[in-house]
Amino acid sequence: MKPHDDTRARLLKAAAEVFAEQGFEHATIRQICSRASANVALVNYHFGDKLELYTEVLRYCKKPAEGDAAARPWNSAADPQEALREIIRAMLERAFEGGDQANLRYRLMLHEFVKPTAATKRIVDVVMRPVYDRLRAICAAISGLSPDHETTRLTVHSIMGQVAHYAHSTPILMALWPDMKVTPPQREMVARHIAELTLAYLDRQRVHQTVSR
Amino acid sequence: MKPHDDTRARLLKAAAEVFAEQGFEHATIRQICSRASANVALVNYHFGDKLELYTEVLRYCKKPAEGDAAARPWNSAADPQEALREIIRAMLERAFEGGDQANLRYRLMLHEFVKPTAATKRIVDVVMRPVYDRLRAICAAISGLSPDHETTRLTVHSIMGQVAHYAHSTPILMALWPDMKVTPPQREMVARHIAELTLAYLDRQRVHQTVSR
DNA sequence: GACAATCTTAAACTGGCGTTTTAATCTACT
DNA sequence: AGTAGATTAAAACGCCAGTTTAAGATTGTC
Repeated sequence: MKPHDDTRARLLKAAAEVFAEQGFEHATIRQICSRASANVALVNYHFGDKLELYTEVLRYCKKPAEGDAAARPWNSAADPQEALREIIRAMLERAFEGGDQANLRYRLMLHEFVKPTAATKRIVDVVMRPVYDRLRAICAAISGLSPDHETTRLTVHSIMGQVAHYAHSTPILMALWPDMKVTPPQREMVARHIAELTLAYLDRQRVHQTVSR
Repeated sequence: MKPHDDTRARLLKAAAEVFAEQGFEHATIRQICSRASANVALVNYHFGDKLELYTEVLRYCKKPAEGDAAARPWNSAADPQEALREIIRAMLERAFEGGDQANLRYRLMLHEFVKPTAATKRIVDVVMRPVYDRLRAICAAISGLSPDHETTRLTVHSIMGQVAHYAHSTPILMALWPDMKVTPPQREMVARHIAELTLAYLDRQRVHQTVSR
């Protein structure tokens, strides 16, 4: 095994984890290198600088996206309501479960919501837009409106906003609501809530449409 | 005029603005002092350290809260639907319009959502809980559920999450949706959207309730 | 007007960050 | 085996943050 590739791979893996946990600017090169058991100078040797490491992590995390249920264009034959429930459940799962690369990529996105970096455009194109488009297709199928309709877009942004909020405001959430926990069953409950909230609106949208046309 | 009070007041005002714009950790003491035309050492002389300045800013911004429409306990005689629309509109207004102290306080809260500080508990108690409780009262009045009901709480968290999201994810929002602007009329539209989304759910809640009881 | 307490200032200190340098080590090829 | 090139390691650099220091200016009081 070439030591080059080995170190490079270890750095990428560590960087993906640390970036996902802390976000780009809060993550430190020393922290990444320490987790990769590598010298601080190596990220500059292998990647140039911190930002290039970050974009490389994006490429590194890109591959498993093909099998990514949340990003695959939606099969319009399926039940859209159930699809919406499922994708929201998957989004929340990803936001909390720190496992594989697809989840890490997802959490990079959540950090970008809050503090855009120089690689934001790339993140938007690579990870956010697929989810955004899929959500729009599903919501449009439920409401009967166009995926490009203002209401559809607003609804999708509301979904993403709620997921992001539950993902990184849990400390405040728990302060306001002591019974709130971040256990998997609670996540299920939150996912169901977001889905039903959205569905109530989309259903009403459909009704209004048939009435007014 | 005692120079002490003058400098102290200038520092507090500048600190409130900078903290509201950048958040606690992104704001720098040098930036605050420069805006207050004061020496860097003065914040330590007058307040001890950065965190104590921050908590003092919270106290400083507390007073105008009495006249704060968004935090005043809700008069149950009013139309709850209209009250919901109005409070959401006010929240979004505050998130963007950087004017008086009440708005600044509100924006401190939005930053805390994203990156909790050592003063988070204080922020929660002073600025978030009043809004939270008022929203719960209004939502409960619409749905017929208890303000303590899980569904009510989830709904309120969803509202706050959406407001927070629209407040600090505008760069990404605009990347995904080029027509999106942050003009006041667009804000109105977003506020109306969030309100109607919520109302659709709460109305359905009320229906389900009467059916199942 | 002098003195003590208060306030202000310029400058330095400390520490963490990203980055660079320089030298040592390892690998592959003749 | 020996050498060129690629890789690693240790240390230092420059920057900017929060904080501290020690001297200077200002104020109120007798």
